[in-house]
Amino acid sequence: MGYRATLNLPRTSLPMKANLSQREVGILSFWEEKKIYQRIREERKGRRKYILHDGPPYANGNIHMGQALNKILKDVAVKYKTAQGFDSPYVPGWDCHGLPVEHQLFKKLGINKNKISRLEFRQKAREYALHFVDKQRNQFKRLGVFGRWEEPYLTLSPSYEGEVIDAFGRLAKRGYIYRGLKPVRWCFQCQTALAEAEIEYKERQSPSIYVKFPVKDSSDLASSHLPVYLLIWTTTPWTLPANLAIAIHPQHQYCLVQVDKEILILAKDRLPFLEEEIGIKPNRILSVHKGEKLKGLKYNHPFISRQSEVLAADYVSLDEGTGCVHTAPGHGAEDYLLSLEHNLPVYSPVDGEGKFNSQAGELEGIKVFEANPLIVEKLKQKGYLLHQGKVVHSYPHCWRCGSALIYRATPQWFLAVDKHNLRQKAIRAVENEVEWIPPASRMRMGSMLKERPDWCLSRQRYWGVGIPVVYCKDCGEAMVDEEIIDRIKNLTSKYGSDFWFKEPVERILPRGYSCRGCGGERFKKEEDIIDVWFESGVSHHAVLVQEETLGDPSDLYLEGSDQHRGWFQTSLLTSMALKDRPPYRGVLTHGFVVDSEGRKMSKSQGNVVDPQEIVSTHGADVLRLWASLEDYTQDIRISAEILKYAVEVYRRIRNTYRFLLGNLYDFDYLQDALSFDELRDIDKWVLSHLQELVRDTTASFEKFKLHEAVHLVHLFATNELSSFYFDVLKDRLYTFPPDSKGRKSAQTTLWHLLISLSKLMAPILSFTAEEVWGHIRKIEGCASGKASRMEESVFLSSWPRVDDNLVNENLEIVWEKILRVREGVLKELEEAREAKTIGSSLEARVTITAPFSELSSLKDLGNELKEVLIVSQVQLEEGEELKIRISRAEGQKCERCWNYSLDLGTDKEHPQLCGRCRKAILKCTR
RNA sequence: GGGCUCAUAGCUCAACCGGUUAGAGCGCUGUCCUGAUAAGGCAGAGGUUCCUGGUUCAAGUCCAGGUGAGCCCA
Repeated sequence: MGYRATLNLPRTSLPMKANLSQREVGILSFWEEKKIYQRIREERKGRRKYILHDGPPYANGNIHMGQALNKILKDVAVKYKTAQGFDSPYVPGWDCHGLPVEHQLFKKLGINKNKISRLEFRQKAREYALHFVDKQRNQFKRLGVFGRWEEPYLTLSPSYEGEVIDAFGRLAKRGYIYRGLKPVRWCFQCQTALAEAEIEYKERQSPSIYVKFPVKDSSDLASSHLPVYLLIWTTTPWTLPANLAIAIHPQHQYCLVQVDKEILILAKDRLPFLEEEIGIKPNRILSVHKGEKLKGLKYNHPFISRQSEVLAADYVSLDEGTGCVHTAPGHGAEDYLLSLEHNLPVYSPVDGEGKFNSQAGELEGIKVFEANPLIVEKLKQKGYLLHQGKVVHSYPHCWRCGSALIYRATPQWFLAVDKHNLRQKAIRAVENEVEWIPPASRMRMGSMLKERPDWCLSRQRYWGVGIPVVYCKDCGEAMVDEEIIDRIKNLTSKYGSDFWFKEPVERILPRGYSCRGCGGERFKKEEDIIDVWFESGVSHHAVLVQEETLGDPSDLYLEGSDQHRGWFQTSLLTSMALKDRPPYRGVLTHGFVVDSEGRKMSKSQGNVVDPQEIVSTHGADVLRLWASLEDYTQDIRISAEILKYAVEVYRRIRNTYRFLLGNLYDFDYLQDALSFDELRDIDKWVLSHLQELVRDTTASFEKFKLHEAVHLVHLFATNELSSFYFDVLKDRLYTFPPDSKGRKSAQTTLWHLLISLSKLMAPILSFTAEEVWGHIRKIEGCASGKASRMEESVFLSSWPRVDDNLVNENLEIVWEKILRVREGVLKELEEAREAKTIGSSLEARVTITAPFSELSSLKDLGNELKEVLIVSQVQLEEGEELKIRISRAEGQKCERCWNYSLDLGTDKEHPQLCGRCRKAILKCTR
């Protein structure tokens, strides 16, 4: 045992146990203290830019797994591009306005809209949002994400808000903005529109009536003299005055049935139900037609002098009703969309209190629900009521006052998607001007754009940017005025959007401003705010264009797949409308984080995984590794088992770094490195392989295929290094004299491996790579006393380049042969081990019989062959085919190097040593 | 219900235009080592490629239908 001290065993202060959750905190403060991000910016100034524009997460709550994944992927991309030499600043953003903040805040305050002033509420909402910006910022930073955290972009900052208004103004000037009607869920008690999240569904009893609409000319369908009716079903009789169409499904079968002296048109499949439910007794079915045939059929309104027609709609279902759907564009969501397709007016003769207005004629002043029985009565009188009953169904109610809601059309501001061919231009840009990863995104974007209706920009909410429009109090004319919008923009940029709600309209308008229409001088402000999707959608205008350090268009948007309809689309539309080109050159989407079964995470399922928890138990690097191990173009699973896998991969990579560092403790690259020509063949071979790894890994990073890159590195560490190269190298590293050429050759190789491997993994294992880098810097110059030339942080260094001088194809071919022989030897060794002939492979003597052609490369290795095979003795024999025999090694085991040899005991002082070790010891002690 | 997408070993991923016996790594089992040691080496077992049809000399791969899952919309 006395010879252990004469060996060069590995020494390193890089602990095997990472204890990442604590170590990472130290590295974070290193980055902070050394201002690494700022220094990268300095360093890369003037280089070609690569702009990844951050899609702003919503400033509410703690970060969840999806956001963690998203930020990690962005960070990997930015760090990779930076290492490649790009100037790639990352400015994180937050989406601060909107309903979720309102929602949470009202809940937290335990009050409703009526109990607090708009300004007071906005102040609180601001504090609330900023609180979460701060919280999330710390959580993102903890993941190791580099960026301009101290100065993010916030959609609630005055400058951003000003640009939102500016964008609205520019779009208005180009004719994209118009005022139209759209039905919204309306509470006439609270006199307000409600968002989906504010609706509570409760059971409610409603009338259920079947109404006949007289068909004007049915000669195409039946040659009867009896009157023909379209039969509809509704639970909202009060919407009948606003009926402007009847929808049918174009693919379903409809029949004309004779019932007494009348003919009814209804879906064939609904007939049995109707016979049972309302007791109609069909005499006979006259004819059956595909829904398509009914398209365009004209009918008269039962009690209003109006003619409308039948329209085809795919949403018509045969689960209830008659298959003929009463359509009132002002009072229903689907009705509204159908009306857009066919240019029907959005007719809604109901005021904010839920009363019919003057358009409704004799119903004027009557509340809609009170009008129900009156309308039913009228239908009955006129003979158009086929059946009346009652139905109890789930019906939307106001979450605050509990009263039943109605759909009611109100004036709103829209962005016209077909103006100036915007839709077509956007679709063309999607097809030709943007790189989509994965490519399926192109299709998804395209089909969405094809179908989408005009964009409703109005929101009847508190927390957001006011729509910069005023109305003449005298004639009601809406002033969408370039000059005024510009004023509002400037005031907003200065004081924030609160001013719009605070200041009286007179102080906002220029002196003497008068109505274009009637010359009136009294105005009121628009009360609605702009859709928050518009706010984030113009971030290219509010951030990329404004910030000198950034650039427009950006190189990459990288978000979850839900953003096809969200941010990708809103950004594209606004950019196309403003600048005639997309805001991004590339778009990368990732899937959603799901559980081990592929199911989405939900609180009720109890399968939610919290990123904070993973960071504190495993460390951020493990989370980053997990994100990079999976193919994120699809949904990505996470579970304890999957995390365990990430931990295993992490351990293998960390131990690789540890082995490399441990054997370089006495290696000062500045004075000890050998030139490439001086290296041993096996070392040259490994470096040649390393070039291949660098080349392949780089290609994978270029394609953002992180899982490919990680797998490559992992395989290299496992197959090339750990199980072969390192194993072979141990003898040379440990037992050779410290300064021997053989050992320095190995160390030179290890050095290159270490540098490259830490750089390759730095974008992903940022903390660990930085930790390792710190250790390497300490080693360099340790002996020569020179200062290290290495950058202070791995992130200030550059991506490894493939060194063509190190690529050696001949060597690869030769070694491929050697490795094949080795494989055979290993198999035989295992059998010998099972037969208890040997334990350790050093107890073996290998006899290899091979044809002359195969033998030569083995012979060339000389003494190294037994090192490569990690056996004590090798004998080569020429024979017809490859044959391997194992026997026990001859001689005795050297106490120092554990090899068996015959030359033990020749030195009286060191009877336990082999000749080689004797020499080594002499060198050491001299 | 509609648009887009996915399904290969227990897990994470491969398999170019359709072409031998579907490959890796991890995990698992066995084993060696005790000088990377809460490490490391070696070997082995593991697959009805979600199901059902079809096209083809040939299908994990192409087509149709189904099942399960995800995002978006309704």
